[in-house]
Amino acid sequence: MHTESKDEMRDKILEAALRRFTHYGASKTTMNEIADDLRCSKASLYYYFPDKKAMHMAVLEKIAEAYFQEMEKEADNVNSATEALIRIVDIRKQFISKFCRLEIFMLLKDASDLMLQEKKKGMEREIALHVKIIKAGIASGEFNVKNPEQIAELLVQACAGLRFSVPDHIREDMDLDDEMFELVMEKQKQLLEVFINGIKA
Amino acid sequence: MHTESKDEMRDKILEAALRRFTHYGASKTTMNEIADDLRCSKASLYYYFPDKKAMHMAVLEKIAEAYFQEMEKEADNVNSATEALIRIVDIRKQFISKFCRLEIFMLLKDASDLMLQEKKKGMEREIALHVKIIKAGIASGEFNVKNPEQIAELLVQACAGLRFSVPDHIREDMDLDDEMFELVMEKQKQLLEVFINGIKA
DNA sequence: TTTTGACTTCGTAACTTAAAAAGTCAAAAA
DNA sequence: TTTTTGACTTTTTAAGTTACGAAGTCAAAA
Repeated sequence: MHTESKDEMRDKILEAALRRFTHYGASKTTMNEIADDLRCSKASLYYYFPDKKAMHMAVLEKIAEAYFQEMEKEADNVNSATEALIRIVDIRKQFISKFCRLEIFMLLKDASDLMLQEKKKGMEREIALHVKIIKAGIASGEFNVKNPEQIAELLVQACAGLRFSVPDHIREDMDLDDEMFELVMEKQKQLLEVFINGIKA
Repeated sequence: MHTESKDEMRDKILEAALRRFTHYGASKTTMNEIADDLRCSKASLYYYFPDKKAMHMAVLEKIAEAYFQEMEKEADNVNSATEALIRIVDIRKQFISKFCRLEIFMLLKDASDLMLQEKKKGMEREIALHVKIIKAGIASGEFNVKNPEQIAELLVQACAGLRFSVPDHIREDMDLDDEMFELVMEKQKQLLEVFINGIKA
């Protein structure tokens, strides 16, 4: 396989891996399959990534970057804080439904230290952008909140938690069927509505 | 072992099982250990319960009954709906900290059909009593809510979800350390505060 | 500098098995 | 007749093994 630059090849690999990962999950995807898709050897992959886990992380980071950037675009340009928070839930829904098979939700078993760290960073980034929106809401007189950081964290965690409490059982693979996924997102919206009401000025 | 009645013996067994279960967990407790505690034979236990699972369920039901009755007492006699909801969270905290080792939280693996069904019933009972409180709040003019059923379900599920989203990882055994447990309960209170605000008249 | 085939190492699923725990029952005791 | 029990069988599970597929390495080639 020929590419103009090292970065470009790296990106091609990430794309191929993403395709496989979203279809079959990372653990069911072999390095050989990715290599075959790219018509290159498996050894090549190891020229660009130290190991499979690093590659997996890179895929996740790429997705996460797009996810957060779209959210932050929303947070940076707030007309109505209420509207912004609602948009955030929609963006989240879009992304999760696209990339739920990526094994981001490896919260229980596995969960290397590094991944946990990255997950934490992600949460903090999501909270930070909620803080920004809430502060904008305070500034505009929409909200009345003493501690935006605490409230933002609470909102993010409460929404995330519905992922686990709404289904009546959690499958080993952590997957939700479509119907349950829709229900969870619906609940997130309902919660957000009450929550916004609860912090209104 | 001698007792006055069949029911009394059944209850003695339940007590012994509860002691073992809370200390070591149900799966680490053998029928022989329970029998030895009671100075009776294992076979006797099978005279009162068809199998270990049924016994486990009976223990859980006994605890749950006390749990719900205390909550329902609160729900049946509401002065301030707001206060009642806060009290509910406190009751929940008390019970969970006492009986968290009972393997009630077997949500992922295992999870027999019957247990899932009982869990669902429990959730519904908890929601029902929240509905009662919220309706009382509406009647007294504290709250302004169109669909108390939906709101009650949302509140219960959002609180329950924090159990999973606040810890940065979920251990296989589903246990929380004390510090994390306190944090989760604190978050439940925070959420409740915003939530109550969000449904105020 | 990048790629590769041939290689070694590692992880896991599939068996095996031995011990422990669940569960049964006919007979004894109350 | 109701309750209890020791001796029994069956089932579950933890531990150990193996074999295969996938991860990862490297010297040589492009």
